[in-house]
Amino acid sequence: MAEISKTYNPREIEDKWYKYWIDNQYFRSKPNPNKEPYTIVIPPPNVTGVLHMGHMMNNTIQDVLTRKARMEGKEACWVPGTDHASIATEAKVVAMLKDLGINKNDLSREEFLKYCWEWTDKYGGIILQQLRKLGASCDWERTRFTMEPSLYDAVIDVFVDLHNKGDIYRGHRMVNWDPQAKTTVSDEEVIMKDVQQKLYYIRYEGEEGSVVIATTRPETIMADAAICVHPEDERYKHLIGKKVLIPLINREITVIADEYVSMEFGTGCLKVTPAHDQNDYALGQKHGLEIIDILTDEGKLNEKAVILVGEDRFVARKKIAKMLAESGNLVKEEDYKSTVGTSERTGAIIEPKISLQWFLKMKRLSEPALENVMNDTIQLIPPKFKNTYKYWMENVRDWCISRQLWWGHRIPAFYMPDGTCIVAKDKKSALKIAREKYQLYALSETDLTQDEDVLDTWFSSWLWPISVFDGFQDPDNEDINYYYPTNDLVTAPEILFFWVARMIISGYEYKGTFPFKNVYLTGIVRDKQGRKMSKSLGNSPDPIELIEKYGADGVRTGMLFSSPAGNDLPFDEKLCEQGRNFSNKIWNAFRLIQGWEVSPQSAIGSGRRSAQQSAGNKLALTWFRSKLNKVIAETLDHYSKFRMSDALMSTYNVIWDDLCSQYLEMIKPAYVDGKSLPIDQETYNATLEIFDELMRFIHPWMPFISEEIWQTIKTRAVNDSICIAEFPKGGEVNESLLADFELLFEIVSTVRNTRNAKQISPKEALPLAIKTDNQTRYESIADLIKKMANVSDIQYVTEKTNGMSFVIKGDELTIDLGENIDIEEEKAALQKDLDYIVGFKKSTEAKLSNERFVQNAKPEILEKERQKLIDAETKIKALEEALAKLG
RNA sequence: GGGAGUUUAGCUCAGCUGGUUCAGAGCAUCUGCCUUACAAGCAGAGGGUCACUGGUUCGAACCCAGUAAUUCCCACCA
Repeated sequence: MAEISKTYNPREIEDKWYKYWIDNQYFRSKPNPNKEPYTIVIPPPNVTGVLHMGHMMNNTIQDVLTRKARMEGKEACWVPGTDHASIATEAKVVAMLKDLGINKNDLSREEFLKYCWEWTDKYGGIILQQLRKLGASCDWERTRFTMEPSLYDAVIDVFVDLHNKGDIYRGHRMVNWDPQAKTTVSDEEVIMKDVQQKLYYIRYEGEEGSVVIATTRPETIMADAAICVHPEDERYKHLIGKKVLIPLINREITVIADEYVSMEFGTGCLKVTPAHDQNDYALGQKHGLEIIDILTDEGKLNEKAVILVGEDRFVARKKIAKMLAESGNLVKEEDYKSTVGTSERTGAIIEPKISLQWFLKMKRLSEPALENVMNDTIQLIPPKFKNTYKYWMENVRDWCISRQLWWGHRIPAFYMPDGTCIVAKDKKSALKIAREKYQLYALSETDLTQDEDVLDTWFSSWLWPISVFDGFQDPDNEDINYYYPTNDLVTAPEILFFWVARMIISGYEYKGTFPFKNVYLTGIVRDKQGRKMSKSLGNSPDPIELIEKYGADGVRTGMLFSSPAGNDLPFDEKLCEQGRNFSNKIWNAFRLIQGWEVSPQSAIGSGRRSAQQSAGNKLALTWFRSKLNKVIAETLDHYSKFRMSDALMSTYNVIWDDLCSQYLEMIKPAYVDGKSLPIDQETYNATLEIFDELMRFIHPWMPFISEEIWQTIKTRAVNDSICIAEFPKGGEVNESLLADFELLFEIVSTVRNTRNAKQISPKEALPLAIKTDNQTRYESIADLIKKMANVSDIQYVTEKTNGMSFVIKGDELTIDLGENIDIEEEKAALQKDLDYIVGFKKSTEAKLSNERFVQNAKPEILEKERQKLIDAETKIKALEEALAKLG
């Protein structure tokens, strides 16, 4: 046996085993009718992204689930891939070009896309490489990308299909316009910020009387289409239907009435500016008002503003205020706190802007998606998310699927010279339609222009569980039939609506069934101050550095020690340290076993006497077997309920506490004359078997160290791996033996405690006397008591002997401390015990003498209480005797 | 403004049908140990009015109502 390092050294082995796994294709999956499929599709990270702590947690969970399923004999398939992430990637490319002095607007679409692809080729897949460091057991040959041809075509086909079904339409909508980036941004990329603003009170004169309105945006008065008051508002009833003049430009507008207006706020009069406010737009629609857009794409006033043309919106605001003051229309200014939307990318204040967009009708599509989550066909874990899901799905609005970007799936809509729109998968098909449907045979491809916009990123990722198996392009292929529906999805709750719900929708629409059975929602990884980890805050550790420092296994376990589903994880490097320490513990436990000299089992003719397995070793072995089986059952239960941290913790505890602290100490050969005695072959073999099983048990969490040790335990078949070894199933549990050992541990810890309190060295063996009616019970564990507690001798007595006494389970145990005895102290300790148990007995008696308790409580509870009383009485008797003996 | 969740040890969380062997775990802290696998360790210990107030019940961390703190989601009254 070669010298093994005293500490576990992950760096040396991780790359080695990962390569071994890949070379042997353990993660490769193909449809196998003889096996049950287990499938996970990865939430595709941004193609140009780098691994952050959220990915680490998320993907570790996926890997644990996948590895366990694989070991359970399922056909495990974890499909990796990346998302083109149109806005994020385009923003990065634009920024990169800017650094090179290139303006996106100076480029043609084709030129720009070329840069995007270059960028994707350069950075794409870094994140997938990083996942390998983590040990992710993805089937890398199945890696997909949302912009690759097959997936691109799927998106286009789905668009055309939904359009043909009448679910996709074009319509006006107020979008979030970023005047700096000159693009629309989605709602989720708008960050609301509290700002201190001014509320301007402005008087609009009219022949029948004037009104005063309150606004934070005086620069938009030139876009006003009406003044609105509440129909019941006595102050203004007489003005309804009358005209007033917009100050400065003297354009006439009408006073209208709508219940939307609150009488309490401001003056009770609202200026209606349909082009520049979401609610005003809705009001305008309702009342048929004119839409006057006075802003340019840069956020400057245009000709329609009549005055201050060319001024920036915020400059204009100040100037208008001043002009209004001069004209006498400004009644007053007030400080006012409100919120404004800002662009996540540029920080610019978002301008609501009317534009023509593509929409997907959601009502019909979302019905099965709502129903099947509510009836648990698809389970959300934790289930508390059902509430928010329900609310969202019941109030679902049509999905605006167009984006004013270039990087993405270009909308397959083609316009004829007269502006008529034809939706078709490509220009050729569009032309065919133009010719056949519109009889425009003279038309050629060059007469058709394609829509400039691309589709929302989610419009491709919502197809992911189907498209990764080519379920659109080849709907009846072997993969989709075998792997779909998938089993588990692991993702963040923030994208429950954007992504998860929509995948469920597309699943029912295109496959007629759910895309996955369980949705495990992770929390957010936060820093110690509770802040979300983000690049801009710089508070996120680099996962790869963590792996180098603590080992992949250490980081994996560290992240999952305490992160129940749906709960945020306040990350602390200490957790990784704990994970690393655990690796080390396992490593050293194995080193201990490796270091033992084994006595030959059969030494006939050798002249040497072979060591027999001692009764103590045999018993220890039987106990651990039972204990492990029990823990396996509990752990499997945790897994089945997706209590991942609990599953990890019970695995951690059985290794650290039951194996290392108890079992190994029990069977550890004695040390004589500076040399460890050999261990018997039988115990040695059985211990290696146990280790083998424990490595399989921990493998989903700690793939590297478990493989390393598993391979060292014995010579394995060529190309064998723990990855495909059997996950422990558990077995019989001998409860009475477990109870005996509980007694053993209690005695051992009592003796150790006493030693500690009396400052007696653990090396000094102490004699123990036991007064009991059940001597045989103690005899079976006597050897182990001696070894674990360093007891020199055990005597069974009928009268208390000299020494420190304790009552455990009604029996009296006395440790002979020789000179160290302090009668008063001992009496005090016994008295304390007695007081407690007497109080306990009293409360139990009170309960049992309560008629209503006896009548109402379940029989087993009643029985339990009666047993408690009997136990308490036994213990009291023993304690009293012990005390009496001391005088 | 609407909705949902959370509140248990210093920290992060369990506590699954209400039943004092149920007030727990891990980490942290403290005490004693370089004991012949591991100081990245060993043996121990301390620490909680289960947010607060009421109610239901023989019995409440658990069920109900209210209050407070806090988080998230949705909407965003000019």
